[in-house]
Amino acid sequence: MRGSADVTRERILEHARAQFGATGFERTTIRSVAKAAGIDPALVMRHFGTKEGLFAAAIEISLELPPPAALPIDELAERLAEHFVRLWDSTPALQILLRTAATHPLGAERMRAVFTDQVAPWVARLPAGGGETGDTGTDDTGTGDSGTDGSETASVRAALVASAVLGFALCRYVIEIPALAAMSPQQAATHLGPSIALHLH
Amino acid sequence: MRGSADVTRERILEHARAQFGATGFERTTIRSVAKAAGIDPALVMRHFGTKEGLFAAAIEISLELPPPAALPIDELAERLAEHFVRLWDSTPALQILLRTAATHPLGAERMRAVFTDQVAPWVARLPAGGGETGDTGTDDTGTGDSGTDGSETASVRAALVASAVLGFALCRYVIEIPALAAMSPQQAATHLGPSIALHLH
DNA sequence: CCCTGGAGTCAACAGGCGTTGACCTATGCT
DNA sequence: AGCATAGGTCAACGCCTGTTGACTCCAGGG
Repeated sequence: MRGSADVTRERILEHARAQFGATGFERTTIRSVAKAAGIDPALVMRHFGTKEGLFAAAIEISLELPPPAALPIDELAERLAEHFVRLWDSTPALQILLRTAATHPLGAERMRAVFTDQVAPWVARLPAGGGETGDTGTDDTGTGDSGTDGSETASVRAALVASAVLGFALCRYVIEIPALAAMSPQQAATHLGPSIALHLH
Repeated sequence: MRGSADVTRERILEHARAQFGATGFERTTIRSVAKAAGIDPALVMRHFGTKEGLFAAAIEISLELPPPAALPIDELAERLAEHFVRLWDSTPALQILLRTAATHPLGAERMRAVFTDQVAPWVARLPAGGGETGDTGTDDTGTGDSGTDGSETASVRAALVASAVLGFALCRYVIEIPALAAMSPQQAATHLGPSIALHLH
């Protein structure tokens, strides 16, 4: 029984992810997670210190974005859509993140982090469609230039891609609008693809 | 002091909306709303019966969609985008709805209701871009036909429009991705427009 | 064989929550 | 003037929460 701590820790995390994802931060209680894992609530505290610690551990996540291949943009977008749908169907942590980003400051912050660390750089590495000057740095505020369409700052394009993906996920997995929730993964990807492509152009 | 109940009721609702919108359902307490309104918690119960009653009253909402004018679709989408941005900037109830749709069953249900009662019929009334047969009835499940692009069921197109709008709102108002949150209303509408147009075509 | 220390339990705490029912107060009708 | 009543307060209830510290148990090294 000496090295069993890690096993228990992992089992706690597993149930915590399930509950955070299903009901959000507030409605998930240390006690309910402990009961689901078949242990004492105090043990959860021993492992993660605090409820927020457990939460933080539960939403460690990687989007595993494929390296931006040299494909036509439409095809690239379709691949990306397939990737996201597959990931979303198989990764509870993503639903946790989406649910808690809406209500808990920590969730929103983590979601921003995933965006700035993973999505934004990926889009920035892409050849700009319009004819952008390529400034992708720590430029946060909208830089005055409000082109009617087409060429945009990389960070803006990245944010729009994120909004397309998150909006789709929100409607399909969280709000569960019937028309979207009932789709097969392939259908879903087919419908999400063009939305992504629009903002990569 | 005889007819002051309505005034008080309205003040309660005002503060309730602010708090639900800022922190979601769980973190908003009857006590904190009462304190903000300068009254006793018990009075809130007298007016709304229960916390869920207060919540339900706080998210009565109308999108006030303009009648679908006979405009080119791109222009129509742009108008719609402006309308949504303006509405979102001025209506706390919308933020409440978005925040709570992610965590509370009642919120999700209400969001679905707003969608089916207001967005879906509006889109259905539009002339289909592709060459649709015009079945706009209570057809919920994806009806097998998975065209690669273009012509789609009205309910699917409506759902995609909703996902575009909600995704944008989520990133701009809730997660507050800097590139989107910093935009002026006009800029925001300019960027949201094409996403809507894509799904109306 | 004892004894150290990690793994886990137990009971309790302090505080916040939604909700309730008894109570007060002042207004407007008769 | 007197009373019914709407509008509002007060103190308390039972419950659930995150968190804590003392306690038990047992594997393994000396």
